[in-house]
Amino acid sequence: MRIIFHIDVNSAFLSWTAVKKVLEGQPDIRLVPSVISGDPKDRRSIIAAASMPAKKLGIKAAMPVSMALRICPTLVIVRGDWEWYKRCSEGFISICRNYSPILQQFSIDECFIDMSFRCAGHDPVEVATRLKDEIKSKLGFTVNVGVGSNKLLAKMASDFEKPDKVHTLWEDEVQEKMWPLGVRDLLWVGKKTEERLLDYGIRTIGDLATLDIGHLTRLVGHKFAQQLHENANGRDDSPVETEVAEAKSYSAERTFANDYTDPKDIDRALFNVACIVAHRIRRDDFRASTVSMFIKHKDFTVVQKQTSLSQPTDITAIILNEARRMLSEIWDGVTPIRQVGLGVSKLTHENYEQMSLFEDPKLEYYRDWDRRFDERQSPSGERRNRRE
DNA sequence: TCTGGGGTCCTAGGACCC
DNA sequence: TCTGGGGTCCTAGGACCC
Repeated sequence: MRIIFHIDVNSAFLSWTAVKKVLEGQPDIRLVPSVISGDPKDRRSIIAAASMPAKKLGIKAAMPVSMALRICPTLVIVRGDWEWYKRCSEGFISICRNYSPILQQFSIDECFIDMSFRCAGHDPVEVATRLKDEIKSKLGFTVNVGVGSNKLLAKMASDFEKPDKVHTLWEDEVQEKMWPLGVRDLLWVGKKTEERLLDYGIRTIGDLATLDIGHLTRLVGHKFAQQLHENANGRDDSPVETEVAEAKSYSAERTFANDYTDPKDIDRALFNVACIVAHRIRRDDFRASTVSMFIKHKDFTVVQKQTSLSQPTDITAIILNEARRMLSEIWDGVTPIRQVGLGVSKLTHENYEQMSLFEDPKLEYYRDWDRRFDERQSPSGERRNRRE
């Protein structure tokens, strides 16, 4: 039998900011109602993480800051610090890796480790408790560790009572610990799926687990039905993936402080996101064959458009021009726009160019422009050229 | 209360080819 | 003149995750 741990940092961004502030001699924001958000002055920013006292007041992640302030006018709002978070993440990941090299980072604040061999002859709960305590004493923040015989069960277990806890969810505990939970608590069941299931009287994970698969297929489609049915029964044979998968797409988006109608403003935003996305693919040595863009209206409806290029590119101007062309096809130039986004996909590392492109005199100019942009963006990019 | 930003995967329909 | 079925690629849209 496999033994999998899922390690989940409690209120990660908030804990990590708190650690930094405590190191700097400032009060511990974990002890008061506090949240991490984007730009606190931006009335459209939302909450990325909330402290336990804030959660007790009903404030939670993804809630607009303006709403949280109405609940708690004295709420402490701190802007996130991405560079610091990356360091905290590396710190806890490296401790976990000491427990098992078979590690899959699931997000910045979560990972799975396969402990099947390392736990042989030991009590998994004791080992998990040691891991949790080591992270707390060395790094100053708490985690939950879920222990189970597969990734799904470990992840479900880490979501039980928080913070600073170890929970098990073995296959023979599924009926007792998992089946009474609401369907929404099952991984991959979001708001829409929950609504659909509730419409048919499927309330708990146990209901899902014992449901006729044909019935479930009619509700959510074949593939999803299979997965939900397996997971609701606690089954999951997916391995702990140690390889970091290559990105399949890159995107960037901008939400305006006020809904915009001025084409110049929209174009400036499109230009900005195009620069960011193109820079990222060049940094990672990709070229993209598909460019997509979208606009979001005030009522949150999204219109999106995508197009295939005749050959892959990493040139900002080419990507931007495709996006501009698509924008003109989906926007009348008048309707207010809340958000604009641009993405690239169908990525390749291949680097061949057809003669016709070489003949384009603008191309060298575009490349040169991109090169200068990249130099300004990432000082670390200089390292690659230091021998020159 | 009024909703960020960055990803992955799936489905469905149409075009086109054989 | 009107008809088949399979395969692949593309696009749009929707769901989920953190």
